[in-house]
Amino acid sequence: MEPLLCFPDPLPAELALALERAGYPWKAVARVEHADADEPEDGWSGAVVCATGDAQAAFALSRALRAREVPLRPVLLVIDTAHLAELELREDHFDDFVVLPAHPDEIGARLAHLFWRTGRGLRPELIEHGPLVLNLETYQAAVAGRVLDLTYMEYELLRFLAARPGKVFTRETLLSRVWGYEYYGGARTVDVHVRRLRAKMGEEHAHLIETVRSVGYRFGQGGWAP
Amino acid sequence: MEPLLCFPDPLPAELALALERAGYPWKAVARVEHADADEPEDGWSGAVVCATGDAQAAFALSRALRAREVPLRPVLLVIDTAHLAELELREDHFDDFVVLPAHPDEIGARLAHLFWRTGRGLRPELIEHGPLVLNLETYQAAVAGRVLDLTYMEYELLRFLAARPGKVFTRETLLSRVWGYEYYGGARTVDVHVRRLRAKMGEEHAHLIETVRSVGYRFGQGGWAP
DNA sequence: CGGTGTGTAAACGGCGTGTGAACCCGTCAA
DNA sequence: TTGACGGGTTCACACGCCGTTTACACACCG
Repeated sequence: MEPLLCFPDPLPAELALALERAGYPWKAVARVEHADADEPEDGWSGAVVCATGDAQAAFALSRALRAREVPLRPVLLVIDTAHLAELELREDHFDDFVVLPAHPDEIGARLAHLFWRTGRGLRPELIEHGPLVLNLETYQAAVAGRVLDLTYMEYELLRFLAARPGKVFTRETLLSRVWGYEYYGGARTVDVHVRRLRAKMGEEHAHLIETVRSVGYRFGQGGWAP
Repeated sequence: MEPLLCFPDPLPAELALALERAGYPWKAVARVEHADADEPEDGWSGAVVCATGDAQAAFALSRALRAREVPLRPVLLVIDTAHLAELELREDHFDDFVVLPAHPDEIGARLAHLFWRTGRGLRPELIEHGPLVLNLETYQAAVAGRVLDLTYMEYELLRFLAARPGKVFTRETLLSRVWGYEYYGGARTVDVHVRRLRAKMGEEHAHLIETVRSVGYRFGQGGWAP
């Protein structure tokens, strides 16, 4: 079995112990960039990302793993209770999570369940809303059957919005969750990317992304969600 | 939202608290057979099966739920560390599990992640009073099922009033709390916005915002049962 | 060096918003 | 009964915010 990608290096003893005990091979990386550099020839079998230390880096890593051409699965996020709220709006960056402190066997059980699930291919790889279809595997988007030639950031933005149809997001939220850094000057950046997306979707589907004046943007005219 | 099927009855206090806190409606059943008998017309939205008591019955229930013609999803299994090993070979009977004791928010986070995975999204945050429904996520308002096209300030004002039904607010208070600045000239501003709101709600629902002469405005009538 | 992807600056335009004034209506005193 | 008065409602209009749009600068990669 290929090793699990683990972060950070050194791995907290509690985690290392649990992995040994469950019998999973693993390899810890100290920095986000090493996830690619240290990757074995046959790839990682999955990832265990621990956010109890540098949460910022951990979230960045899990996001990067899912932004790959073929997203890495499964990703198990390790957090403490203080970070429970951070999970919101990051649902697509991990497949399961575990809250420390935890019984070593719990981590083993979660990994077992994850591998069982991914083996069955239970994961939905499509996001479909109205005429829009996003293929999470191939990184492609299509509207009314026509494939869109989206750039990286355009795809990321569209995927984020379409994964939560109806919900309104401020530019600040989009900047921090899609771009991944804190608000840092240009809120106009979001506007321009929305405009480019609308242009590529075509006149007749531009309304799929709606403007909520003085607030932000949302995907889909929220046909009333009760 | 349809209630979650919960087992057993009564539910452990720790679980009941977590469900309330996360805002999920739920209904506990005492025996396995009741899962069918007590099922609401629109079905269960999922299940939370607790195995800390009668583990035998709990596992039987989760298996029965998945053996249905249309298997019930998601199923969240609640266990203690003693039952971790029992999960093996039961992988297909549940979608996720939680080990007690756990932080109440962990249970909420797991449910949120499960509902996101199964494509139903989170339950929207709603303010509901009589015929009026405010969706805080989509920035939408509806009266008697009809969606209102409100502007930003109209929505903010209505949300402020509807969040505290029955309570009367002076124009000065509204200006400072909704608009955010100190009283600074125009109290007429509030009147005009109230009028626009009443107009958009329609003749038959205009009374939802009441005028309290010489004082201010309030949402809903004072004679309301809290 | 050309091409593409991405972020920033600036001009434009629509409409949300605040304001003043006219209108309406209940209350109260003469 | 009537006129004055206080306060709420309604209307119309102009200002300015905010999103759109266009153009450009820069980084990255072949």
